[in-house]
Amino acid sequence: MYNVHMGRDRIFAAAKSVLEREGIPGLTVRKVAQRAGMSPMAMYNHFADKDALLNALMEDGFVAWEKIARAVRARDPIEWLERLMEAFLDFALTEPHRFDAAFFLPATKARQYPDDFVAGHSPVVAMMMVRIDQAKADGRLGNMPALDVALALAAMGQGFVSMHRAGRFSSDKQFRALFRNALHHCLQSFAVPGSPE
Amino acid sequence: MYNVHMGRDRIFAAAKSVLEREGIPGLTVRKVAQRAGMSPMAMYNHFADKDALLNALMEDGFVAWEKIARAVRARDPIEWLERLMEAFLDFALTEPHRFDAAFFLPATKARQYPDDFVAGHSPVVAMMMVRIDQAKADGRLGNMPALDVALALAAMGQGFVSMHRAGRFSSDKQFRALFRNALHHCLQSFAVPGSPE
DNA sequence: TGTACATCAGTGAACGCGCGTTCACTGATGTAC
DNA sequence: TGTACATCAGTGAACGCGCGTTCACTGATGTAC
Repeated sequence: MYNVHMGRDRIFAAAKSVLEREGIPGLTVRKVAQRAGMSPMAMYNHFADKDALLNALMEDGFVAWEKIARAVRARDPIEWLERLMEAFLDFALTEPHRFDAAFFLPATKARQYPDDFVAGHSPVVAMMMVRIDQAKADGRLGNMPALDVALALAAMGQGFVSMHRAGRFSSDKQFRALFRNALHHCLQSFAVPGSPE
Repeated sequence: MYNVHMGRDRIFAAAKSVLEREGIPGLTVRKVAQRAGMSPMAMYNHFADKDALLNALMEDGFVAWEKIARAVRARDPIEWLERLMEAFLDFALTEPHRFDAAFFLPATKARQYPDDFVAGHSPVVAMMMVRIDQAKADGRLGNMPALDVALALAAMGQGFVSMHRAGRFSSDKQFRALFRNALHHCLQSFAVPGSPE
């Protein structure tokens, strides 16, 4: 047994596990404690209250997403963006509750449009903007501000995921195809009308 | 006083009122009863349980949305689609909780892609497809299936709304502008590359 | 027309549950002198 | 080196709350004969 988790780490690991199994509504102090093999009160030695624990989970989700985004590789900027959205979809489907913690939780410190993004407080959006600016410099995207393009892509991705969550797609395969196709076309549509193909 | 509400109507009206004020998490059997001026048990004479009440609220939200969509007027199909999305945004901002009931509630009988939509079970999506097909016939939209275009637009709209809900926009005015712009460009992007402008 | 009965919207009290959190405590570990 | 004390992760019991729902009931209304 490599149970090196002590105290806070052990509780946080238990929280992630409960979150992954039961989602945000199922995440209770008592369940986390039980999974950590401790009394419910143990949490309070490491987190101010349940909300602090939720915030930590949200942060963890963000970090995971950022790491995924950093691992996306593609020389071509447009292709990079498409692969990023693909990774976004993978994240949503393979770690749904972690994804929810990052993207749907009532965010105490949510980045706000436009200031926080312009200031680069959202690393992934910043990465997107680099590629979008690059594509614009190459004459492959129109005159819409890079931030607006990035958010539009993110919105479409998030929208598809929330439709999927609401049970609108019976087949994941069809869903993936639709998602990819829509985002591909959407990226095309930000191109300058009449721009070089 | 024109308090013609009796029984079921009175309870349902109370439920809509509680929903509008406090959202889905705040909607409890006791609060609905209190607002209706009845005992908590009165509800059970008209709804099997709380879930039945929630389903009725969801249905009510759908009907409201359908009515809004039917009222959208524009001869040009592309313009009709843009106005519809504008109406969608208005609905989300002015009746946020009713909107949530319609679009974010765990839907027992959610329409599923693609069969239910193809069969016309979603009236609004059907209306969208008519315009999309019309635009395609006019050579103004590319070869993407009409249903896929409709869902992509819906996804982007829903995505923007859920970002707004998460507190990502400090100014409603900026949000509206971004929303409108993104959807406009997105519609453009479904056009055939090289199609007549 | 009167009477017996079914129906049905409503009530009040209570149940059982899970929740986040408080309180007062224990016992091990580290540290100052 | 020994002793006193602070620190701190942990415990167990309990509190107070709001929840959906059950139960047994009441009283008005309609209906059959």
